[in-house]
Amino acid sequence: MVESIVGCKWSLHVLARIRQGIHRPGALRRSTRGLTTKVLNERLNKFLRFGIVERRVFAQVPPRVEYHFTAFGRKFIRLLDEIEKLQRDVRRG
Amino acid sequence: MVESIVGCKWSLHVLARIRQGIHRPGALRRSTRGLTTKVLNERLNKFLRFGIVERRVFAQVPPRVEYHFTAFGRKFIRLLDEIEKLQRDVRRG
DNA sequence: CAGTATCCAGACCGATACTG
DNA sequence: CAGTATCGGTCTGGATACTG
Repeated sequence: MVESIVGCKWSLHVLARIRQGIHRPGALRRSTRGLTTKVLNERLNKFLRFGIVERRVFAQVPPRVEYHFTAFGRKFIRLLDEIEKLQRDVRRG
Repeated sequence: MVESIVGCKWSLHVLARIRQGIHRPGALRRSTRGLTTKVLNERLNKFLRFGIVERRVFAQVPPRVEYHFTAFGRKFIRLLDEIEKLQRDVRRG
């Protein structure tokens, strides 16, 4: 599962954006240079399937959808943070 | 870095084998069905570059090389463990 | 605006042969 | 035994067009 999530170069970017409070697909796409709708949707679907994010649909026109972290998702990215921190410590010596 | 390590389907297998006490390239290759020397060496080099494992060379004929976790490597795989555990908990409900 | 379908270049990875 | 080089098929993901 980790492999499946992190195995795409865009996953971490998208997770970072969601964490920054960007929840809508359109905004996510615009905020990440080079990210296409296809890849974004692939990632979002994967995150959904693994229970990392949940999908909120608003009955509006035009349609409005938001993706938010689940409790699991928050714990998950926190662990990724720890790996990052660990690595920074190592590089410092 | 996480992406680069986990982004290959073999990485986690190789890390698991090393943890099981299999340290020599030949043994690693034989212990993991479908793993070729090329891919194994790519992974080992990446682990080396990121400081996850260290390379120990013995002055012998035939040549003997062993790969062992560094302190960082051990912490790293421990965090991967936690992600795995987290995921198991989620699946249970 | 959200999401899907298609097409295609390029990366990856497995098989194999080879060097030290 | 450890490690590198090469070649070729597969699969990913980027561009684009399209539907609801």
